[in-house]
Amino acid sequence: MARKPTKSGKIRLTEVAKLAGVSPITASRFFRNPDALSLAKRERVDSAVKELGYVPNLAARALASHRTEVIGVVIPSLTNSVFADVLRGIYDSTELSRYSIQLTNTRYSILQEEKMLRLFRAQKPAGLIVTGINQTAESRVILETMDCPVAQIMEIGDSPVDMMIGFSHYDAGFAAISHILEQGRRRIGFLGARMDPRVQRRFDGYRDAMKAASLFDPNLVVTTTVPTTVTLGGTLFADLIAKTPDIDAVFCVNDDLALGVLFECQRRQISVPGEMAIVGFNDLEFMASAVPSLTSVRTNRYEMGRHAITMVIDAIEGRRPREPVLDLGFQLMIRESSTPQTA
Amino acid sequence: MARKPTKSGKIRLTEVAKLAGVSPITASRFFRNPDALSLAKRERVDSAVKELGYVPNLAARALASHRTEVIGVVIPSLTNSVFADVLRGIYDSTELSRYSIQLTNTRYSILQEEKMLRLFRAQKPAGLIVTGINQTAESRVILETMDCPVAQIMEIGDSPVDMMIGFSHYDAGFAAISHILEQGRRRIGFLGARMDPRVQRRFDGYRDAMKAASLFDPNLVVTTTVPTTVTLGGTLFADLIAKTPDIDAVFCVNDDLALGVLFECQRRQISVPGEMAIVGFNDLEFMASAVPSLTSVRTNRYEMGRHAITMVIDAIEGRRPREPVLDLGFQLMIRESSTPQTA
DNA sequence: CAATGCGATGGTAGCGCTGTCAATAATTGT
DNA sequence: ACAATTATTGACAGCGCTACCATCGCATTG
Repeated sequence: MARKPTKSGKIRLTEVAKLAGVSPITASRFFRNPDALSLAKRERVDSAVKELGYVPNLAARALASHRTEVIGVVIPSLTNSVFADVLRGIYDSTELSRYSIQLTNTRYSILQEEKMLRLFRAQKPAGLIVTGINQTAESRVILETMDCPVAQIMEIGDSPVDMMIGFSHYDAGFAAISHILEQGRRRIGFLGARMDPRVQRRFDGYRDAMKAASLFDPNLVVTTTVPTTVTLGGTLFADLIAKTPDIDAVFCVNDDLALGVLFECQRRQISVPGEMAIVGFNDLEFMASAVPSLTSVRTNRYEMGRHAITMVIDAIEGRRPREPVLDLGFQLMIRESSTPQTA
Repeated sequence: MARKPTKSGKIRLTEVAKLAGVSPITASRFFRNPDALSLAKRERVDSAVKELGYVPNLAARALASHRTEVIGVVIPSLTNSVFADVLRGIYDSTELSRYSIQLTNTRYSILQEEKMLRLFRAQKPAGLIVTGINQTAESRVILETMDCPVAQIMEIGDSPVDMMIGFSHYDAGFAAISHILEQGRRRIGFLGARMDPRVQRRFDGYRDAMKAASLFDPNLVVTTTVPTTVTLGGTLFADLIAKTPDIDAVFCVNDDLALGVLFECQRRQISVPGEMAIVGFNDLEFMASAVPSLTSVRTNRYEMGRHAITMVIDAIEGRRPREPVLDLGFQLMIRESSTPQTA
């Protein structure tokens, strides 16, 4: 490789072609469709590229080809560590590809999402990843007419726009409650914050599981649209026991709330799991090392990101998946906070 | 004979210009420098843009102008919530601007960082934000010759490449230890994970504060290069008390470790702060609601992101800051875990 | 041996926009 | 009033790359 390829900064494909003794268009094909070149030319171009340290001008490529190599990613939040894990999966799998990620966050606003999608439409991305299945009608139209592969992630449902990678929040909520019921608990509270569509479906799972056991009671439910924090978990729990003192378990829609509940129990000297079982959602890393360790629903966030980006890239390159909907499932991680006290 | 004629639906700047009754170049100026147009033409172009729903072709713009409106952001980690907060600040302030963010993460590898910077150099970003001041020599050269505003964030030091927004990790570490010493503690352990350059400087602050009190002892220090987790905090703490049973305080280089230490103390029934003071770093949200509440060093991450992107955009547009180095400082948040027990 | 087919390669003509700089119109100073 | 200055505007010429044919060999076929 050349030592200082950048000195001029103006190495164009023409220069590469000249050095390789081919026409510019052949050099161009070296990048887009190397198999179309004879082995001899391919090698000549390859070494010319390396010798000159040639880097393609993406703007020129995009202008001439009417395509970009950008994959748009639309998520609701940058700070929610759930999405951080998804993003890590996406970025990890993008690194070795020729695609780059254009990330935007909507702050949980579907209007903001629509605005972002409009922006994306104008830029003709090669692919698109959006969060969830509750877009505005207009967003839905944009997605359907986007003329590029689209993946909806984080959950699954009927009528995907294109591809879908996620799991059933309803089933996960239902499973969590079934587990708590199996432990003999009867008055199971529900703590919810933010109440985005996925949280709402976890609630539906909770409600139906409770109803199936004839145990549903609106007084067991405390929710808010305020963003989740650990502190909020404690506050909501305080509200809950003020309203319904006889609860013997709490299902929290995420782990931050669950941690807040644990702290609040410690503060009030309510024994966990003795007097109160706690179950969270997502299985963040700290759940396993809390004292007592906290039961949670593990979601495969990193894999969701990986699969989504892989499927999108494959689709861009013409390898459409046989099955457009991928259910990554969940695992109930049963720990001390929801099982009988040992010793 | 080349390609098919431009699709009928396609709106180019030419169409806008025609409708507005001006030359294309005037229409172009409407976007780049509206003040240069007379009010009449500006209004005519404006309504033409709206009527046609014109959206500029960014690739063509980039190709013709030799610039992009992309600001590169290089951070070590996507999942570390410290960077999530910084990113939120960056994205929040970018939304209303015409710039877009190109995000890459290096997984704490300065070689990976160098690779990313090389990529960015080829794409001629409008600006660049990089993490820290410990780049490779080659990276440093790239940054210095980048021909665009560059901001180094998260810490401050001598010889900025261009701009610098952060705080002194050394001072923060020193201040934390000074506080613990003031509480009468003498055997203060140090728990460190990852040990990136900023963590290293927090250690330097710890060491010098301890040495100044003639209390430094290598047996008080336990570190690892493994990534931080809450669980790891417990493990490292176990190592520390095995090695040095008489410690009466622990300074953790971040809050996850501190939480792990708290849990481990609960597990071993070591009273906090009675037998053991705990101090963390970053002041994540949960620190205030832990039981006992945990002392930490608050860092202004969101503001770091905001200031960095604002300064970079300002510099791009010719408004260079009077002072290129911005120290955002830190605040010691003193809580129960490091103060005398109150009944 | 001409006709046919096909893989490899090249020529031409832009993609949609903006930099440069000259031309024109409007404003000012003396 | 007239030159000098300053605001506006437009013509021209690409930016670096690729789409769309056309072409050139060479092998296969009837």
